[in-house]
Amino acid sequence: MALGNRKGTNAKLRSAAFKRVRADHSAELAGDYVEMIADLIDDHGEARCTDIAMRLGVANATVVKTLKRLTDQGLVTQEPYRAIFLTGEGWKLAEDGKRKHQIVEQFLLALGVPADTAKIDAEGIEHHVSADTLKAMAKFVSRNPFHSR
Amino acid sequence: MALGNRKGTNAKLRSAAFKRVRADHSAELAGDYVEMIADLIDDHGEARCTDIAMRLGVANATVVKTLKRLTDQGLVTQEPYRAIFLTGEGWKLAEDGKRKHQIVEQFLLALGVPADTAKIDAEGIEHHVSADTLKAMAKFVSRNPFHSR
DNA sequence: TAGAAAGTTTAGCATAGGCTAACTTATATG
DNA sequence: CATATAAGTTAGCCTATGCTAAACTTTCTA
Ligand SMILES: [Mn+2]
Ligand SMILES: [Mn+2]
Ligand SMILES: [Mn+2]
Ligand SMILES: [Mn+2]
Repeated sequence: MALGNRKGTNAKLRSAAFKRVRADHSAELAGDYVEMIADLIDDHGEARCTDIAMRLGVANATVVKTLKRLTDQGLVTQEPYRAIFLTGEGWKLAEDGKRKHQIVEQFLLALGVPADTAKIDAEGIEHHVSADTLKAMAKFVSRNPFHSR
Repeated sequence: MALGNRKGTNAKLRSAAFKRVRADHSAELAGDYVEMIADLIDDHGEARCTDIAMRLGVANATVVKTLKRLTDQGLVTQEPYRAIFLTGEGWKLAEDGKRKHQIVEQFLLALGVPADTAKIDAEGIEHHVSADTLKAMAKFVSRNPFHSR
């Protein structure tokens, strides 16, 4: 019953894949927020709602609501009408996310994708890259120093 | 004002990236559904709610609700208590999606990612790959015939 | 330092995409 | 052919993510 077995295995793998995608998407917004907040703090000394809203391309109120969730999740701290800070956990998540994002974007560049496109595609792809794939991408980058065209 | 200009350009590119990700996610579920329905019809002669639900790892009622949206979007046709069919537009979307999915998965394999991981990661990545990136991936696959390990 | 401008928050709304439980219809089997 | 089982549907609930408009606070500036 090798064939039946393969079928069963495939079925499980298939639904596992979709479950992973849904889990990735659940984590995605939090990852993008903390990464952006970390960048804003590094670049400007502080992170404000308006900047986040502008960079994400969403309304201010949307950012406020999301930050409340992130605060509940222990990633962010804030006081009314003040700038936003990251907790220890928030910083860690931001660092991990930045590293992954970096590798994915460098990888796309090394593959020969135009710079603007690489930036855009990396923003979505980064959240679906497993440890194995990230390792393979990093290896490729180190073996293929970036050459334009 | 080259620097100011670069900043403005980056800001626009950044928010464009997030907007693209949100658009990709809006289109994602429809793409996965029609692809799966096409596969079911090819393999079993028909596509039923239960099969879709099982393969996606969601409840039956979720599938029913989603199919209603897809019907409204003109991708799917159905009659009560009967199997599901694709419209012309649905088939086209399914074909395009399958092709893209195929390339992404083959690409990950060619990169050296383990088969199960490639399958899983491809399910998410496929929706964030632009035409440029897809072309680069296809080229890489054709130049790097799959070698395990 | 008073008032205007800028930024933040709240309230209220909408849609997508999940779930369970209860009900209805179709199909398979004795 | 009658009924048990399988499949599909409906209702009602929930959370995440968006939006606009209005209210409130802080900050800048004349
Ligand atoms: Mn991202
Ligand atoms: Mn995604
Ligand atoms: Mn697919
Ligand atoms: Mn997919």
